[in-house]
Amino acid sequence: MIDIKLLRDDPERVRKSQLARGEDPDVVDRVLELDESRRAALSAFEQARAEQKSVSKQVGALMGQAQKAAKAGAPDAAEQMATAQQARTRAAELAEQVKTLDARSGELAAELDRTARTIGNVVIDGVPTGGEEDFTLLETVGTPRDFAAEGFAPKDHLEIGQGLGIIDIERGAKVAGSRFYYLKGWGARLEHALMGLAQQVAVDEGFTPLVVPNLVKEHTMAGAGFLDSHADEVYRLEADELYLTGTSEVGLAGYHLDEIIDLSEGPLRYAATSTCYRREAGSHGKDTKGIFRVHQFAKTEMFVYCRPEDAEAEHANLLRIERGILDSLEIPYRVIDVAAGDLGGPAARKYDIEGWVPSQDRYRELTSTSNCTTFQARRLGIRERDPQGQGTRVVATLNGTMLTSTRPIVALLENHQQADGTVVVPPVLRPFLGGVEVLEPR
RNA sequence: GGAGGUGUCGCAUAGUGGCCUAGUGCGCCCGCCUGCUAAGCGGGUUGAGGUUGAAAACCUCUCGCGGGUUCAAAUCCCGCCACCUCCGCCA
Repeated sequence: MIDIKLLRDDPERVRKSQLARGEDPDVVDRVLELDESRRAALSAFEQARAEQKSVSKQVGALMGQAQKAAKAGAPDAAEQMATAQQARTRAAELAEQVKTLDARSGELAAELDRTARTIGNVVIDGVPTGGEEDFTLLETVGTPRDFAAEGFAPKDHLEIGQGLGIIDIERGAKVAGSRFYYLKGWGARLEHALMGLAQQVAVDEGFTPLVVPNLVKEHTMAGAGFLDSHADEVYRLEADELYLTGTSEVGLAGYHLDEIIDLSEGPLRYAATSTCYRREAGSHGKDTKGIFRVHQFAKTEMFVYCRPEDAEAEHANLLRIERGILDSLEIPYRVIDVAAGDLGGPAARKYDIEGWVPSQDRYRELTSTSNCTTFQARRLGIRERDPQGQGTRVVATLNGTMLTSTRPIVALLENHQQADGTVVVPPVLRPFLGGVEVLEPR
């Protein structure tokens, strides 16, 4: 949710952001108009309400007096009662007005909210303008292997995985349909090892591990920003009005829902591993081979709550951690600054780390980290006591992928394959795999 | 799944239609007093929004959430949610 005050104070900045995203800048003016109407309607309601309350209070007093007078047989008792009745009639009229004015201001508030929600987060200066192809390449790390020089043609991950007997696509499809799979033996253990490594690094980096709900209410899902433009990516459980989360980011963002948190000791950093569910509705026919793009995978996610002024530093920290992991897995990768048009609604900036996939002869997204500034937290009602002055202010949130299961498995198998079909396990993973150094065909 | 109960300010509690502008205690913050500490005394202490250049001040909303009745709702009615107790079932 965009900050309506920012929109009032500096609409030009929001228009620019909309343009950078390739979205409609005029929505800013519609929001401003709605905001003005809403405030006018609210004022009218509040004024009428104040009067109603004061008249209503008089009614009580006048009725009391009139009754007392009647009891005492005062000569003006009837007159007093008439006055009280008059006030009561007036209060009833006002109550009617208040109801109408309240409804009007409520309608305008709802419409304002609906319209404002279509605006994405204001992108940070420096984020490249444009769509998917317009990213800025920040750095390339490592060198893809020259398989020709080594004298063999690299196989793709599926071929390798099937050779090792660790990936089973056919049975996945039989049981659950396309884009489902079984991991077996070392395959299953690879997933556990990757999540184990991720948890290890998370704890070493000072993140608090959390086990989170993977089914959440609509309010949480919407608050985290997953029902805006990508609503059809999400599995919904109709009978229970719950949503299956596509990332533990949802549970992590919801953790402090509607809370005032204490950031005086520094940012709150959490990490959670979960199974992630994605419909992949918009990607029919894309990446259909193997386990590169699937409906279900494991992921360990980092999540940070911090003060807005610390958000960029935290973002850099998340990127550093993600890079360290891929360094240790010895996968060549590059880091890109994702273009505004390719950002999700809540993100003000996003860095993707793309790992080298030999069979595709290109870099593909392995991990990602987003700075959502105050956008997500505003909608989720997550605030802190204002460090200077009174009241509260909205905090900033960031998230980053520590590791997922499937894509890193693809990258590991392909990058570390040998001519004889075996796969060398990078040293960092060996402790999580019972010390094994090479995966061999059975 | 069945039966019953509870939900009020950070915590505990009072409050069965108008004197609630939600009281009291604890905790916390500021000050006074005081060799030091404690006690005592005085004041402050939910959050959101609006009018305003800002502040001050004022107003509206906020007693789990959403509706309703009423001139008037923490209080009455309806629906929902969460938690607790017991029974049943179950990993």
